[in-house]
Amino acid sequence: MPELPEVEVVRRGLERWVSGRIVADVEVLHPRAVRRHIAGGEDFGARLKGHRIGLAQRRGKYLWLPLSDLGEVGPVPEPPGPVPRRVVAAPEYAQYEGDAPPGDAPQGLGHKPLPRGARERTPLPPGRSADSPSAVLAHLGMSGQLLVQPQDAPDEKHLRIRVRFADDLNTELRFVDQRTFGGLSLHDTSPEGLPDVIAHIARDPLDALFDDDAFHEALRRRRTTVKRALLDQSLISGVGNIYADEALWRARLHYERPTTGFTRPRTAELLGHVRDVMNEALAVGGTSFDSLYVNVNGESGYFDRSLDAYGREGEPCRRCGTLMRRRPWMNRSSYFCPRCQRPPRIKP
DNA sequence: ATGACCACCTGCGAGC
DNA sequence: TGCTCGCAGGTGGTCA
Repeated sequence: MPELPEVEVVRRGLERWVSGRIVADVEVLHPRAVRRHIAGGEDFGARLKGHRIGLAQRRGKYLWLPLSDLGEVGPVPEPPGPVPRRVVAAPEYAQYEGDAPPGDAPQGLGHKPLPRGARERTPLPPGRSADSPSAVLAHLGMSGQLLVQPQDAPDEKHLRIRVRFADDLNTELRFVDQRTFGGLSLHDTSPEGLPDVIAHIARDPLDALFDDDAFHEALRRRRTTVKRALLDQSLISGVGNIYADEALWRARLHYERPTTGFTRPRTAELLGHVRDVMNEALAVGGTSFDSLYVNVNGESGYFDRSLDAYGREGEPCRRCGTLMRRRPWMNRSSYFCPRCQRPPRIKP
């Protein structure tokens, strides 16, 4: 489940169906799914057990669930259980608050990495309080899913981790991942609540504290091309191959356009398109070409019908009718309109 | 600092 | 039918 809109759809599902619940038991069925948890699967499970899950958070394509001890529980927006579907607001990124903490927080791009301290803590006695706040970090990689399933639902073929809860809702959290590029791990969190290992990930463009000016300056400083910059998670996070191509098509920019000469208005326009396309995708549940990309209830999004560039090789450009092209690029593909998105004169 | 390349995985569809 | 090939939404490491 790759890019920001799809990950945000999952975050919302976790917030509704998982936040506030207490972990009873964890089953790690594939070691690769916890490879970022250095101490291993057994330790991962032991540390989760007995903790209450806080509000699901996201930065870019990373998700995390803060852990609190019993008794000190953060605000939980809605109790788990059958609740009416919330209607997703029309694209309005001004209202979106991202994972911004309530107070002020350092502006600009990614935080500096924190000094690595007591990462390898001894297991906590059950019910005792933690010495520093921690969170379960999740990345879905290319094919990961976080599903809230009835306990009696048959195991998925690629079920990697199961989390059972200490309540009688009869649902459990499952991490399913065909290609195992994703995974879960447990990490200390910074004072802002950010897991230490993702300190290098920049804020995403839907984050209220994303700094447009800092992004513009960083873009100009880099001697790189615009699509590389959009995919560089330390500059701007959450953008992947689909939404990069979509935003570039909307901005009529060729993917190999150097960023050095970008003017402030050009950066602003590009950022506007990135935000628009992500908000539009979010409003319809994200992009799903197949059953691999689903929300926590296994439902697909509809934005694939609205794609203007990605996957449209040989089809007419929706602006000028010229046939869209695909070019191999960085071991993947770039889709563009050869007429609307003219390549730069000199290849960098 | 930057970017080219590869590694990590499984599955699917196309072509032979 | 089965084989090979290319391709897939991501990240992170090495090497020049």
